[in-house]
Amino acid sequence: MTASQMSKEGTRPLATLIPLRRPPPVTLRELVVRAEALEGHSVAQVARALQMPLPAEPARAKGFVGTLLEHALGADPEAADGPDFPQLGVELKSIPLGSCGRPAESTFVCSIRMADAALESWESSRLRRRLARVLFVPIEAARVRPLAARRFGRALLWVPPPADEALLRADWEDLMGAIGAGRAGTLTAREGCALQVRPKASTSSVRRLAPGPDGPQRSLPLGFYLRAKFTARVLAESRG
DNA sequence: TCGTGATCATCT
DNA sequence: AGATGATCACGA
Repeated sequence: MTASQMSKEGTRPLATLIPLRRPPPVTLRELVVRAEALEGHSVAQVARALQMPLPAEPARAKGFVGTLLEHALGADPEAADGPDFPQLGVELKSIPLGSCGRPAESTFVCSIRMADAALESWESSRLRRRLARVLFVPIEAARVRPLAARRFGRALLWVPPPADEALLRADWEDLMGAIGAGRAGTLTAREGCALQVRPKASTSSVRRLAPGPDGPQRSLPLGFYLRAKFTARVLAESRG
């Protein structure tokens, strides 16, 4: 903020207002009740209640719904490496639905720390901890309706059942094993059943240090994503 | 600059 | 349509 803006009252731009944020939920039940209360409400309604300006262009709105949900549900803004709700051990994920009501996109889980690939175990992995408890909040008709008009669906708290954890573990061990062995450059998004590995960077020219076939090299940063087919099954099973 | 929030743009 | 690789915004 400039000195001239500081000198007068009432001249602070709207964009500098701190958006409202709910206090953190104390219990799991409280969090789920809050999330379920969003059902049927539009992005515009929730954004207005939180005094969050809507992004103008769709391409500039990536991540907006996720941030909106964080504020609406009282996620910890300091949660960097940990879950969104540290006290409850819950990760928050918005799920964009297509016109058929099924997930239209993969879901980002976490970036991949290339240097640690050969050292990390499933039990201690960031991915496993992230997915230990997930609150999925569907958003209807993403990419079909304007951002403001999209409505939230019924939230679902998901704890991976043993069968799903086994799937995730098998994928994780395959994919991380390949990366740890220096084969990250040969991985594509086609590998993995429930998980997939995809680029995670500002542009495709970004390079980070990673293990390679002949020692450390610079390579495109990667992240783990849940396949849309996997989250579709998870959501479908919750209805049944 | 990096990690988290994801969705976009394009190809099949 | 669905999946893949690329991209945009923001906070610490």
